[in-house]
Amino acid sequence: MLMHAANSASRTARYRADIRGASRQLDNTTALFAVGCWEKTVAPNEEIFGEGEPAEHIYKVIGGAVRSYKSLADGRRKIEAFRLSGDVFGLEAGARHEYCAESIGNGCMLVTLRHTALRQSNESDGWRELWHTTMLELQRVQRHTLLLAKNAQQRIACFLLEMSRRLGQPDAVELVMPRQDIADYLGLTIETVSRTITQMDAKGLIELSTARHIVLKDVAALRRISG
Amino acid sequence: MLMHAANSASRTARYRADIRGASRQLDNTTALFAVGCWEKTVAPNEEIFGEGEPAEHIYKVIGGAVRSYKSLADGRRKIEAFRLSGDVFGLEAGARHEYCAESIGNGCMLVTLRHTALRQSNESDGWRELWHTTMLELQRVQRHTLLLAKNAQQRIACFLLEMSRRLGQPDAVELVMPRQDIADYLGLTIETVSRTITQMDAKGLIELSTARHIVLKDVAALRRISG
DNA sequence: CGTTCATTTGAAGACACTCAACGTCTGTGG
DNA sequence: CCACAGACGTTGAGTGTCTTCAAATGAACG
Repeated sequence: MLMHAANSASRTARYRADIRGASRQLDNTTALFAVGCWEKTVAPNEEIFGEGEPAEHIYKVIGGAVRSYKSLADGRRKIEAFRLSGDVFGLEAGARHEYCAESIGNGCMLVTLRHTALRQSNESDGWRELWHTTMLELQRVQRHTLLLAKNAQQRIACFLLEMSRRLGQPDAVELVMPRQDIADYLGLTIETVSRTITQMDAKGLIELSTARHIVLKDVAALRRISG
Repeated sequence: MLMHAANSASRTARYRADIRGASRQLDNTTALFAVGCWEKTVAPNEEIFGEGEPAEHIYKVIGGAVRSYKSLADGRRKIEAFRLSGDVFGLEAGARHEYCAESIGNGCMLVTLRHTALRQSNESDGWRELWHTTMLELQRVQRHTLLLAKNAQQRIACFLLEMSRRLGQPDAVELVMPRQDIADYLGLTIETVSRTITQMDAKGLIELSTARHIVLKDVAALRRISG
């Protein structure tokens, strides 16, 4: 079907990313990124790594957002996760990335750490933290699987509440991603996403000041709907 | 809607399981279950642990099968996984089980290990193995999420191929679970599961010698369909 | 302004669901 | 031996939600 412009564009732009500092000490909550990190600014819709590429680094988002997705056989795209500020991604069981990662809008900034830095570690604390990070990721994917058992309205409500929570805005959401990304994340079509959001606006649950800026006017009702 | 008979039955039968041996050395591929294990026989449709219960043990299936599920707000049930011989389950990020676990048919046997045995460990190898186990589980859930993006026929095809592979039978499947379990696992209704299987039989892709014993007559076509 | 991309809206159709009935198998008890 | 109950599975008809295809509108930018 339709190829995503962002995808093909990023192929040509890969790894033009500007590496700004080496071994720079950063203020991180996790010990994982305490030392030996690189900071990196990524252009909009640039591929960070591709599906099937060797998994050599893990990343932490410190600005902007990243989408992690897989291209399906029928040409559709399944977005597995949106990575926002503070999120860590890129860790794999095998030697290669199962999913592709791309920056979304402007101002995407990452901290990069080589995988080998982890594997060489002999400390049980490091592995334990790694395990816990992975368990939380597992929980997230499980919750996302539950979301896919719901109907369109419930999925959108869940999505808005999730974004509101993760962005730290109690009753507003500044969406960094286009409707197509939301659709591919929620397993819906772009038309259904648009229609459902419009309906929620009509019902007074939300208000669209712009297409990307949504005010949550009735969080309690959204929670009720979200199932 | 309709409550699952298995569910209510198991509530009364909880932990009547017969504990057959303490600290018994078992032939396991993973170091996790090397020492300090208990072997346990579980009656059909018996609850092994419930949603929200304290997560005190991890389990390894050594016979029969287990379903791991969550009851949804609207009364439906989402089966997260079928655990077959060799599978490990029950590990949690938090202190409580996110999903419930129940034996499926006759002959369900488990090996039980206390969580504390893991947490006390100071060896990085143990944590590393735990991490790897969790990463593989994450991969499985991610694949299951992709499955939910497909249509009914593709889901059934995937399911049959998955079971064939996991049961080690190249071109036949002995289903241990009822249609309702398959439906709740694939996010379909029992009617759709039944109809789709019937259609596949009519097309010559499979053959139903009994409802539970399915011969895969055209694995290549099933793979093609499965997307 | 004209171009391009993102979003919205409309109309028609497909796929899976709902509701309902029927069939099959197994064990139980008269 | 047969009748019955109960769990499981199949089949049919009608409906609804979401998709598909198509076009219009809106926003951003030279």
